Amino acid sequence: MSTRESVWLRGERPHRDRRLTREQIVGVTIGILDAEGREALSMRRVASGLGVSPGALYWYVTTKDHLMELALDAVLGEVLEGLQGAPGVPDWRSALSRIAGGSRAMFLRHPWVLADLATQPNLGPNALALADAGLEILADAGFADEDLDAALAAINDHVAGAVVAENAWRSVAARMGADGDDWTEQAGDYLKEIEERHPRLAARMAASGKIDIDQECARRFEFGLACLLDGLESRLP
Amino acid sequence: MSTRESVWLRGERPHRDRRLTREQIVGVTIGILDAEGREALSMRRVASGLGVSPGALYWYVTTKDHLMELALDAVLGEVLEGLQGAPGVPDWRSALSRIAGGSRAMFLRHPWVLADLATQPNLGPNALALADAGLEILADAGFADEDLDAALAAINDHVAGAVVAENAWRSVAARMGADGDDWTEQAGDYLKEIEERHPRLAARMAASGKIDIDQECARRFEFGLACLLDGLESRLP
DNA sequence: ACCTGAACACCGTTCAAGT
DNA sequence: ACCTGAACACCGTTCAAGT
Repeated sequence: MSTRESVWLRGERPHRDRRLTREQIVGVTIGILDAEGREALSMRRVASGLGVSPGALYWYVTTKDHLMELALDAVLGEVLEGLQGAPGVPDWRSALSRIAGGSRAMFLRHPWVLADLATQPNLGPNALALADAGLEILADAGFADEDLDAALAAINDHVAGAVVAENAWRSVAARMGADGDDWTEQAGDYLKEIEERHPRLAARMAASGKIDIDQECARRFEFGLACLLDGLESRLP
Repeated sequence: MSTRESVWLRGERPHRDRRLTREQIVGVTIGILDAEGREALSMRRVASGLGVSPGALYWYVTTKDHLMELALDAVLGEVLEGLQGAPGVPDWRSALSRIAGGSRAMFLRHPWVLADLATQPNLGPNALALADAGLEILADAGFADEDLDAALAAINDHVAGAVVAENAWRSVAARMGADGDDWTEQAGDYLKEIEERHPRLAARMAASGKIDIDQECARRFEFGLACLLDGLESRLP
């Protein structure tokens, strides 16, 4: 209970006649998370997806939290894979942009990851490899010591934060679109109130209603990233 | 189920002989979340904290999610309060820094808020007021239209991201410190592996072990924020 | 070694029935 | 109008017992 140790500190067990693999289990876990979201995930659901009784999972995985850690690291692996085949890149700015872009795409594919990252620290092998890749680029660029950590952290923060905002925007927009009149009727009063109290904010909200979300989110992401990279560049020793 | 509407679209009910208030309920909710974390929060726990049966809560609040929305907006209000009494500030950079710093402090007081923000969009009155305050500063500084949104988003992202990273660091450090030998024994093999595969990363981890976390996290936060503000400033029309 | 089935101690939410 | 008590349909996790 109090000592919540990580999956990565325990090896996988020896085996003889297993029907299941951790890989399989993690696979259907990710499938459920992607398709139905975090709330829909339960051990019982995973088990039934594998045609097995709930208790069986505990032979492969000590806890639901551990399973989540495994799922999280698996999707971080996707970012690394995307980096593998890609051609070399001239400068550190575009090298970092590529990692950031790949991470953003992954977060958009697996929205549940973000809440997970906010909940528990993440020390899986893919997470470490990804961090190391970022450090390499920044170290080659000339950053060292604490500035190295701070620079990488700043970029990671922006990526995660931008996707959180994007998802929030999307879900609100979906809600407005889906049940149309029904929604605006209920929300009408509240929107009126916003207009009175915060005309500036209301104007921005109204403006963003007429915009292509995909495009604007991508633009915002690049905008913030460029600001950050500019600031970093001017701090190079 | 599918249509998850927000608390803010429904008013509070009329009343006659209530024993409870939303305020009280939200109060003990925040208390539990602060003291024992998100997992420990249950309707039954809140009810018993108020000396009332679980079902009674549903007279005041339609759902646990709604209660969380209320709690979230309540703590966002703390940031606004912190802004009220403060003296005027010369430039837009320090005005924004003050909001960012206040938000960071709030996130550190209530770590559960971060996972919540990542999960559901947040349209409470305090959230809106806070956003408007940020917009005002940036608009006065000279930003407009989409750049205005993007600039505010970039700053918010940094604040949230930085605190997530800080919490992660803290929890790992606490784990290492608490059960000392027990932990390092288990983690030893894994750390060895990291050293082999990612020497650069291992070096950074080792270095950060000797550092004062509070101080370094504050430094990192300011570093990223300064980068961002520099980048923004150079993009002023 | 691996899996089933049943159980334990919890959940959120509903709803009759009381006051 | 407000609250209780009991119930429903779920959880995660454990563990004897089977193979």
